[in-house]
Amino acid sequence: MSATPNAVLRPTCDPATALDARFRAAIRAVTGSDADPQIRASTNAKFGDFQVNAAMALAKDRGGNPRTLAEEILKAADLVGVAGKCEIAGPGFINVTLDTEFLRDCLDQLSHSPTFGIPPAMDQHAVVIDLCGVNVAKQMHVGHLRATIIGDSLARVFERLGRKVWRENHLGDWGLPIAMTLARLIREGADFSRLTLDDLNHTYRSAQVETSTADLDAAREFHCGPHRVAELEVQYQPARAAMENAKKTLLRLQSGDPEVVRLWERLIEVTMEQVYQAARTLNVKVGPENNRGESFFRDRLGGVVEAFVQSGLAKSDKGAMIVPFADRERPLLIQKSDGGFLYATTDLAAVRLRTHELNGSLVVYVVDARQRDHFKDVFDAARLIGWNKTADGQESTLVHLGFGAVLGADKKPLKTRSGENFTLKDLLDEACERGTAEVTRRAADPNAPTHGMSPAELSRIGSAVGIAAVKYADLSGDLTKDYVFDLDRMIAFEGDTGPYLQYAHARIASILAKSGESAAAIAAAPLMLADPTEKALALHILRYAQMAIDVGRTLETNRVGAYLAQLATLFNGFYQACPVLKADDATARMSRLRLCSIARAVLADGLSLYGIIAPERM
RNA sequence: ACCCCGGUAGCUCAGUUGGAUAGAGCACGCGCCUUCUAAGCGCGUGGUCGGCGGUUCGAAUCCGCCCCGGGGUGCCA
Repeated sequence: MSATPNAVLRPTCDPATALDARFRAAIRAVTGSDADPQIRASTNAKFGDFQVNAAMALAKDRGGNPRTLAEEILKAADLVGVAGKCEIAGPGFINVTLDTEFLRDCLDQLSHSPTFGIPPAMDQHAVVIDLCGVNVAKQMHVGHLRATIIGDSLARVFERLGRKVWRENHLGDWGLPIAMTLARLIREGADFSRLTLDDLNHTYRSAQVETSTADLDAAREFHCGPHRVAELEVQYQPARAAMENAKKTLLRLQSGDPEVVRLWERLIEVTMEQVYQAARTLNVKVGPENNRGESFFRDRLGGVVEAFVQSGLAKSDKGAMIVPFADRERPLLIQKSDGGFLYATTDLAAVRLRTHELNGSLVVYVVDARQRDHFKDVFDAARLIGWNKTADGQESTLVHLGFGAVLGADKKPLKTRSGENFTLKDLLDEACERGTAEVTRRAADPNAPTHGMSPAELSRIGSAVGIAAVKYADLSGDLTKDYVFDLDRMIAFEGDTGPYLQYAHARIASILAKSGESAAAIAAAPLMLADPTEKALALHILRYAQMAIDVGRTLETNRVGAYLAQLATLFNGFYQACPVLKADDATARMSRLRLCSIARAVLADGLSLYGIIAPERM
């Protein structure tokens, strides 16, 4: 495959693709330059279906009247079989109304495309997505919700775009904190076969507290009198002992002591069970096969430092090893003065694996926005040493997708470190319960499609609805911004929510089921698109591929939500205006059924990009 | 002190990378279920796009200076 460097991925059956080609040729004929025609969907139906915006900018560059230039471009454009009426408007817009026949052909093509018009990926390299990022022996909190569902959603988008995707769960499964927890459990004689995550979580925090010498360190830092320091030394004797013990345990773990390693593995097992459980509930593709945590890289850390030293990029400073940068004061610390490694060292080893070994030309880190500086440093260091290259030497793009915090009603972060009252599990349980309650309540209506379903079925649908509410609220906003977690708003099932989209989907599915027509018969029916609402729906459906491509380019998952909300709204408009099952004649009925079928497929596929399940009935 | 990210309707947020009259949802007011699911649809009220200046045919969007909020800044991750 020989993709030119500036080649642009274009949807195969989007009318905009054809218009782009035709107007690009026209512009070349008139001006001699290969300029972007700036094809845009019209903002208003009275301006036609599309507008060409290039004339204004071109006229500015060349000097001359933009309206005159627009006339020339339009005259030079070969629009046979593509556009009908075209008009020059305003300062130099070219308003284009699509040829109805052409619009039908485009939709027909899309309906037969397994990818909804998304062309095969030009880049054969992998996309690597760092997601979830749980810590061993710690409860998952709402921050992990974002890292998990955003990462999974992006992974799904890239899979839809035909890319090879690696979901990497970079577990915090190594180092002193884990050893501290392990040491304390061993000392307490804990029964490892019966450990729960709650046990681990408590032990983790107790271990943190019992080894803390914060007051003593502070006393030294602020140069308190020797008397005070000595006093604190005595007071912190137990803390020092506990820390000594933890360090010994760490050493045993690092040297591969079979007994300690076995217990450590048990710790991971207990921790990960919650992750897999949460993943199942969230409909997120994260499992054991995605685990590649800090411990995986432990044997590579020495090599990382060595590579930086040998290439002259690292130097010793105050006993530590640092990588300085030309444009800023702050260096990247890759080895502590005591010889230990840091998370930057692990991240550098991971970058190298992800580009060189996993062959990622795009590596996305879905991690809390507060770590922005950290990743800037790591990425710059990786570029300095040339680790931002795939196996075959193509440059890799390293991106930190820093998402905002999830806030409580008080606008303060929902934290669990000390609060312990808002775990991810609590959140998911509540969402599923609320969803099930809503679905069950509506099922009581004898006319409801869900009437008479078993509690298990209602619970399955209700959970899907509750989870959709939470996921849609998260993914449909600007990822970089903080947001207030308000389950009442998310699960309101009215307006711009996940359940609204599911409801639209269920209604379409219901029509199709009641029609009694076979899928094959529907797929073969000729499309009419006579009503304005049908045409508007068709035009929007045809933009699906471009939307997916744009999400791949910008990593802005909110574009999916905006697209789907618009799709659902347009469908509801069509549903309101056009009877399907009771259409005036058989041709119209079949045409509308086919439009329903296409809309349903696109809506379901779009929801799948969020990992949202679209029930047939609700 | 420096760096980063935000500031758009009463509330929660969009805004297709500089395009036509800044859009949704909630809330509020009115209308629509003997008719394919009313978790829906239509109409209405609601704006100094944080402020001031600049760039140009055209700015919420780009540039500069301020104001406010949040986050980060060498041996934790």
